[in-house]
Amino acid sequence: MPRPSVEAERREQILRAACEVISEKGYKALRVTDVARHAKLSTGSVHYYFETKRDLVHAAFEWNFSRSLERRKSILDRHPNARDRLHAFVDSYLPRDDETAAAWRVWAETWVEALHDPDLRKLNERIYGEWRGIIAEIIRLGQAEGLITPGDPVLLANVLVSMIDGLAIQALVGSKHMTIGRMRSVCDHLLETMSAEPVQAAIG
Amino acid sequence: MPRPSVEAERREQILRAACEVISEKGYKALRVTDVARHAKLSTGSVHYYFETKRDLVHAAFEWNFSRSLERRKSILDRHPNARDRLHAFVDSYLPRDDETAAAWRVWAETWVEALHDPDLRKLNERIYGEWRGIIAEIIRLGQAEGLITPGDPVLLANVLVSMIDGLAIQALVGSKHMTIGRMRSVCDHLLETMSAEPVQAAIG
Amino acid sequence: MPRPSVEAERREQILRAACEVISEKGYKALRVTDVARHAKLSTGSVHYYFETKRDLVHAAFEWNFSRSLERRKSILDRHPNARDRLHAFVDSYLPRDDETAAAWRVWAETWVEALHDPDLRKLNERIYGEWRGIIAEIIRLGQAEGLITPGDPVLLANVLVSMIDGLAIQALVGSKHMTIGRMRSVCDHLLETMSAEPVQAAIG
Amino acid sequence: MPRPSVEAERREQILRAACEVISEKGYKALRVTDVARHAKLSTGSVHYYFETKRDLVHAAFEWNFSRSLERRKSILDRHPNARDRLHAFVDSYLPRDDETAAAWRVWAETWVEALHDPDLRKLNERIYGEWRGIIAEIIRLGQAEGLITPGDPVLLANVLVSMIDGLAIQALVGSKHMTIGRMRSVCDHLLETMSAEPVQAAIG
DNA sequence: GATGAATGAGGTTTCATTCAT
DNA sequence: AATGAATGAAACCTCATTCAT
Repeated sequence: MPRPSVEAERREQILRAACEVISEKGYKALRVTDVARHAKLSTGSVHYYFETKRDLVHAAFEWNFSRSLERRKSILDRHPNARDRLHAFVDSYLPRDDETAAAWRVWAETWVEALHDPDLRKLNERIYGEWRGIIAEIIRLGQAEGLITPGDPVLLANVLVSMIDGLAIQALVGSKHMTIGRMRSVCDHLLETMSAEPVQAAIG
Repeated sequence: MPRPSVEAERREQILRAACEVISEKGYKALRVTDVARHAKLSTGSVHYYFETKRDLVHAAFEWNFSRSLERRKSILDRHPNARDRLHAFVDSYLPRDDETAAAWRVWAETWVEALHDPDLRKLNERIYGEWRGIIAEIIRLGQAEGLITPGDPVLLANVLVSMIDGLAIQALVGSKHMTIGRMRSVCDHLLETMSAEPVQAAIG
Repeated sequence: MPRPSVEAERREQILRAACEVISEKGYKALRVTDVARHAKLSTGSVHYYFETKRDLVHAAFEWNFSRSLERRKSILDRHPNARDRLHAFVDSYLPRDDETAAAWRVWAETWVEALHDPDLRKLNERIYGEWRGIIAEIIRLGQAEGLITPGDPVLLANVLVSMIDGLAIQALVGSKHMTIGRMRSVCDHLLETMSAEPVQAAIG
Repeated sequence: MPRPSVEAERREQILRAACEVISEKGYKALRVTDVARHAKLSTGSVHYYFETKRDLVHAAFEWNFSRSLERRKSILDRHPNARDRLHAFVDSYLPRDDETAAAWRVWAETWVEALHDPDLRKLNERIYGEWRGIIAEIIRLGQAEGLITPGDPVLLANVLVSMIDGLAIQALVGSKHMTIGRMRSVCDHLLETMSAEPVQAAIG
C-alpha cells in the first residue's frame, strides 16, 4: 500500500542530503553517490526522483533558498518594531551555527553556478528579489516611524543586503580577518548609520 | 648558449587562456582541452607547464587576483586627492567592460572553490587583505584631510569592499534589478555617507 | 530479498581474464581494455570490481598463485608413497599444457614485479613458502620411509624447487636447448640423486 | 672537431644508465626521461643514439648480459683447478654486492620480456647458451681430472645453472627465507653432491 | 652533437545514467 | 518503490617521439 506522502518525503530527504554534500564538498565535487549515501538510499533511488544530476542540484538550490527565506520570515513575525526587525533579520544571517553556514555555502554555489546558467539566474532573481523586497519594506516602515534615515528604501536595502553577502563570503572562506564578531560590528555600524536620531525626530 | 626561455611567456599565455575559460564556463565545466584550445596549444603542452588541472586553475586564480590588484594600484597613482582616489577605485570595480567582468567572475569562482580548499583560503587571505589594506589607507588619508567621516578606517573599508562584492555578484549573475547603473548609484550613496561635511572642512 | 550476489562470480571471471592477458602479453603490455574484452565486460565493469589496474593485477597474481597451489595439493592426495608424490609433483610442474605454461608465465611476471613491490614480496613469501614447506614435508616423509637420501629436508626442497623454477624459465622463454623433454630429464636426474639406495631398502 | 670515440662513449653512458633504471624500477616503469637523468643527458640525446625506447632497452639487455659474461670469464682465468673454477664461478653469482644484484635484476627483466619478444629469445639463446657451455666445459674438465662425478656434463650444467637462477630470483625478490647465506649453503650442497671422492679417484 | 619545448596518441579512471529484477 | 550491477562516454594525464635551434 503506497503512502501518497512517501514521494514528498523521499524528495525532501534527498534534497536535504544534496544540500549537505554541496555545503561540504561543493557542486563541482558532488557525486550522485555521495547524495545517495547521505540520504541512506541507492543511486538508483536518487534517479528515481530526479532525472538528472542537474535537476537534482537545481532543486536543491531552490529548496535551500526557499527554506531560508521561510525561516527568516518567521523570525520577523516575532518583532513588531521596524528597527528591531532589521536587527533581528541581520542577526539571523550571521553564519554562526552550522545550519546557517551551510545554507550560505549553498547560496554561494548557486550564485557561481548562476553565472553560467539562465535557469539559476531566474531562481536568483525571484528569491533574491523577494528578500530585498522584504528588507525594503521594513526600511519603509522604519522611516514612517521616524526610526530610519530617509532615502530610497530599495537603495538602502541594496546597501545592506549586498554588504551582508560580501561579508559572509569572506567569513565563510575562513578569512582570519573577517570573524563572526567583526562581521557583526560592521553590520552594526551600518545599521547605526541608517538610524535616525530618535531625539531629533521627536523635536522635528 | 641557453635559448631565451619561453617558459614565462608560455605560462602567461596558458594562465590567460585558463582565466578566459573559467570566466566563460566556470571551473566546474573547465576542461584542459578548452584551455589548450584558447592558448592555441596542445593539452600535452598545458601539462608540460602545469602538472595537474588543479595546479593550473590555482595558478590562474592567483594570476587573476594579482593582475587585478596591479591594475588598481596604477589607477590610484593617477589621483592625488583621497576622495577622488576612492571614487576612481570604486569606479574601476564596476563590471562594465568585458575584462573587468571576466576578472570578477574568476574571483567569484575562487571564493567558492576556497570554501573547500585551504590553499585558496590562504591566497584569498593574502590578496584580499592587501586590497582591504589599500582602501583603509586611502580612507585614513581622507580622514586626515577632513574629507572622510571619522571612524575606524578598517571597518569603513570593510563596509565599502564587501558591499561592492555583494553588488557585483548580483550584477554578474545578471539580475535585472542590479544593473551597472544601479550598482553605481548604490556605491555613490555609500561614498556620500562616508564623506565629511565640506562646511566643517571650511570652518576647520 | 537480496539477489544472489554476482560479485564472487564476476571477480573470478575478471581475474581469469587478467591472467590470460598477463600470460599472453605480460603485465607491461596489459591494458584494462584487454582484460575487459577477455572477460566480455566493459572497462567500467572491471573498475567496478577492482579500483585500479594495480589492484586488479595484484589480485590476479594472488589468484594464479593460490589456484596452482590448490591444484598441486589435490595431485598429491592421489599418491600415498613419498617418492611417487615427489615425482607426481615435479611432473605437474612441467609446462606441458597451455594451462600450466600460462600459470608459469604469470608467476614469472609476479616475481619480476615483486622486485619493485613490497606487497608482492609478501605474497611470494607466503605462497612460495607454503610450496617449499609442502615439498620439504614430502622429503621428510620419504626419508622416514628410507626412500630419500638423508640431509636437511628444507635444503633439499630448495635445491629441487629452485632448479625447477630456473629450468621452467628457460623452457618458457622458448630456449631451443631447454625443451620439455630435456627439462624432464634434468628433473629425473636430480630426483635420482636424491633417492636412497634401493639396496639398503632391500636389506632393511 | 668531433672525436670519433664520443659516440661509443655516449652509448655506453646511456646503456649503463638504462641498466640502472631497469634494475631500480623495472622495464615496465622505465621512462626515457629517467635514463636521460641517470646519464646526465637530455631525452633528445638519448634518442639521438637510440631510435626508440625498445631499441634502447634491448641494447641495454644485451650490454648487461655480455658484460656479466666477460666479468665471469676473467674470474675463471684466475683458477686453474676445475673444482675451484666451479666454486669461484658459482660464488661470483651470489647477488651479494649491488653490482651483481643489479645485473641479476636486469636478467630477470630480460627473461620476462623475452616471454613475449622473439628478439630477446634469440639474445637469451645466444648468451645463456654460451654461459651453459662454459659451465659444461668446466665440468667436463673436472670429470677428466676425476674431481667431478660422472654423467652428461651438459645435463649437470643445467642442474647447476637453473638452480642458481631459481635461488637468485627468490633471493632478489627479498624472500626472508632465501638469504645470501642460505643460497650459498644450497649451492655448496649441490657442488658437494657433484664432487667425486678424491680418495676413490686416487684408488681408481 | 645536443637540447628541451612541444606534441598527440593512448591509457586509466570517473561517474551519471540505465535497467533488469 | 527501490536497488545496484553494468555501462561507456568523457576527462585527465603520461610519455615516447620529433624537430627547430
